[in-house]
Amino acid sequence: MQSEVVASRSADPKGPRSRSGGSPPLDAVSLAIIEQLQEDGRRPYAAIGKAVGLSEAAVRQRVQKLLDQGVMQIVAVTDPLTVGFRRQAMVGIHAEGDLDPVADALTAMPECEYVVMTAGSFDLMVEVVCEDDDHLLEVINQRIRALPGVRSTESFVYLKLKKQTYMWGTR
Amino acid sequence: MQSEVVASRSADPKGPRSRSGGSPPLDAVSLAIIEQLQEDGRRPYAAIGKAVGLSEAAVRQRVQKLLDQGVMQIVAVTDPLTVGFRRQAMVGIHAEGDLDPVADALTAMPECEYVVMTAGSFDLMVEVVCEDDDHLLEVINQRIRALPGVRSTESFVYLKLKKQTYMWGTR
DNA sequence: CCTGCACCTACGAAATCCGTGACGATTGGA
DNA sequence: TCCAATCGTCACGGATTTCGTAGGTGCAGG
Repeated sequence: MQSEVVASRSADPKGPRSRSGGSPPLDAVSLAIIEQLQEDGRRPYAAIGKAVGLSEAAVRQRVQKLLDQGVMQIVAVTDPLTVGFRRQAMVGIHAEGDLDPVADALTAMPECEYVVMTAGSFDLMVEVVCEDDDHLLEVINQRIRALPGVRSTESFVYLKLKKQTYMWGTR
Repeated sequence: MQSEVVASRSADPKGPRSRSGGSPPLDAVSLAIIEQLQEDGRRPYAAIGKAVGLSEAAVRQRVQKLLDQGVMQIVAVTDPLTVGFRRQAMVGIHAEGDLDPVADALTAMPECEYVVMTAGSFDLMVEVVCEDDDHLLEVINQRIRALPGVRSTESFVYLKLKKQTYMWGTR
């Protein structure tokens, strides 16, 4: 009964400029569904439906589509320390030539959890997750710095992780 | 029927050096459960049980404990671009005095998704997620640089995110 | 020896998931 | 204007899963 999120479709015939990358057909209802699943990835479809004003089946189909499209994924995230990875670092990389092959090589390393091309004094930034100091040293000194195109690196070893959320859209 | 992960308890009376930070050991079976949920956070308990060699109820109780202890959480993660956040940056911060209050202030900002204290030429590193350039500029120039204790900052605007996984333990 | 504790299994009831068919609204073209 | 195609939603029943609870076992401490 409780309306609230009515008129979601008719309210927005064309979307507010779809000039973005390529796939932003995300209406307010889907956003609300994502917020629900960011609070609890296992929340039942019926409960989500009640919260966003949709039937269970509708929620289920939307969630399935969001997953298929790769817009979101539902996963377990863990505290690296508790699973045995005691050394982490952010590594800034200065490179020369085409950055793509370098980035691809970094992406292929399982220890690199996060690879991003940046503007600024670094060309690439990589988050490295390792078991101990020896492991970290090996990854940075033997593997990353050995890549062709890598000119130099600068490491920032993590002392304390203060915040880590996954709440885009939940603002 | 298929054994495989038998004798999980008796096999390891003390663990291979539990000199870790302080959290509990986390045995091989829980690790395997986490791996299953990292592939699909909604996988049914029975399916997980079959994969790791436990009953449905046992898996359910272990998962519940892992969630309660904060060892892991099951959440939806999204591609920031698709949800309308088009500018991201890593910000390195030079600070003076006690770092904790600075880190706490950063943590309180919803735009800061990731806050970590580091060793190296930066004292703190922060990942900022914003809607557009104006938003990013405001957060960095007006909010972060205005914090007491912040001496200077350096920004690395994201050009292309190449990799982002949540696969600790799945190596 | 026995008590307490942590962990696992077993099992029935309730809730959830999933496939399917139908209905209403919107779109594009004759 | 009208018609057909498409998309999103709802309704519903059966299979599956979840959930609470009761009972059994191995281990450490008294």
